[in-house]
Amino acid sequence: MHPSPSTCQQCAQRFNSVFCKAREEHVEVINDKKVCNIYKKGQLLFHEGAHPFGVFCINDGKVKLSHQGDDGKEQIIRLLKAGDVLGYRALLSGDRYSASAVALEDTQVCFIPKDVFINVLQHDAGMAFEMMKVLSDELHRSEIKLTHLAQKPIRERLAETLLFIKETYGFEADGITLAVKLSREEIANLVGTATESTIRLLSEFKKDGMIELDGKKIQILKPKQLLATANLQD
Amino acid sequence: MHPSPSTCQQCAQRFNSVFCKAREEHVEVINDKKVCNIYKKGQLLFHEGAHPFGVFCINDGKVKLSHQGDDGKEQIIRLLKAGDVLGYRALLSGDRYSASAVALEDTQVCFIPKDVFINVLQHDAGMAFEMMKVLSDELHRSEIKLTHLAQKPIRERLAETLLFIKETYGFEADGITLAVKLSREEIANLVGTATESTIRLLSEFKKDGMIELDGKKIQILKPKQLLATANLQD
DNA sequence: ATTGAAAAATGACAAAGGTCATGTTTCAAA
DNA sequence: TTTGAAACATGACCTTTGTCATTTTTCAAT
Repeated sequence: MHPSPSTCQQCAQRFNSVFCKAREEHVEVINDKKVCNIYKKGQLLFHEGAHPFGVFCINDGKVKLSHQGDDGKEQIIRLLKAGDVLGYRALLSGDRYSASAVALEDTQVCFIPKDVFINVLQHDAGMAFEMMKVLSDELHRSEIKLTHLAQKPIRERLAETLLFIKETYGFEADGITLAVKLSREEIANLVGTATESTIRLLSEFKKDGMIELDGKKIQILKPKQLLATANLQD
Repeated sequence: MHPSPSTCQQCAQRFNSVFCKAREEHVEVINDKKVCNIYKKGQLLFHEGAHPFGVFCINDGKVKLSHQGDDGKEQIIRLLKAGDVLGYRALLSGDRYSASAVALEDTQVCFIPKDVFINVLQHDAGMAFEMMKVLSDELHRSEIKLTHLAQKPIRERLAETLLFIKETYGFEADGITLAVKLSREEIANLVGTATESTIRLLSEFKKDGMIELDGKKIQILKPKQLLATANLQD
């Protein structure tokens, strides 16, 4: 993990986040009030149903955001990385959290209190606009996923999910190994299917030579073939 | 359909929309630049893939917003009514439209040009905040639907969809007939299933006495039983 | 290195839901 | 009023996917 920055002004993620357009004075206020923290792998940032007291800004690491289905089954709705902010949805809607956030690896996070975040949003048009962009993009992603979930077979959705993981977290130094370790169950909860189906299809993908499996390490051998399998028209 | 208002200031939907917190001066600007129009049932407001030139504000009527799946199958992602704004997602993301909007009945719509809408958003913190709320609420709804799509059987999703239609459009004067006419195919495209499955399940619901069917007219006879069938924990 | 629990893998089977074929009804245009 | 296309309805069937049971592997704690 990278060293913690002393200030938001120097933060590596500053221009890579929703704060990229925030005015200097506002960044200073945020810097004064933020609280940084490290969450160990598997640790909970917040839990579905809890009241939000602010937003979290990932400085380094990886986080999953997931709903609890009515029967208790997890549905992963977002994967977050450095520069991403989370917890804003509930804050803006005035709701409680509708999802839980869990660190996928040791993760360094800054917490920005609710009133500070809201206040800056209301006085900084540039940042407010960036926030709307983030929300719009998330909404877009969610609606596309909804359509695919309704209309595409699991094989295509799994291929798409592997490519999505690649887009989000990229590769290890070797250029082919996905830079995140997810259990088969987590991948299934991302795809929206049963764990066994995911395992079976991953084996098939391996047999077809598209991927290589070594425990939780997944290598993408033939990205083009995987893309064809995902059958995306977007 | 209600008579067209002469101005945004007098519009019945003003305080029932994202403009509710907009400052008077901004409402005036919008009023000066808006263009009102009537779309006949079935008419297209905008098409997936087109470039957005502004946002649409529904004064009276009903509109469906839908994606085209990769195989050409429609997925209805939102149902809109008076007071709702549409077309903002693409505008804010700087994308082309990712969905098409079609009038479900004769609908009166005001068009607000892109630059006017963006300009007001950037100078009116109150309205910007309302816009973020709208986006957050939509995102929430979309993510819940995603989870249900991934985890719930069609029977439950259909019951939920009927209740959702009720929430959105309410009843006719009789208090039990859904105030919108949708084809079985449209209901299926809202639920995310095949038309035949929807038809079969609607027949079952009727046999169970939960609903009454008369062509496109759907009456909700036992809302509680329907709610139980939807099996919602939210 | 051992070991025990969790995760992964695999097979058998069942259930859900989609597809196709076909018949019936509706409804608007002639 | 007739009529023809589109929507609705229903049955038969089959594919996909989920569930359950069992075995194998992995991996971290001792």
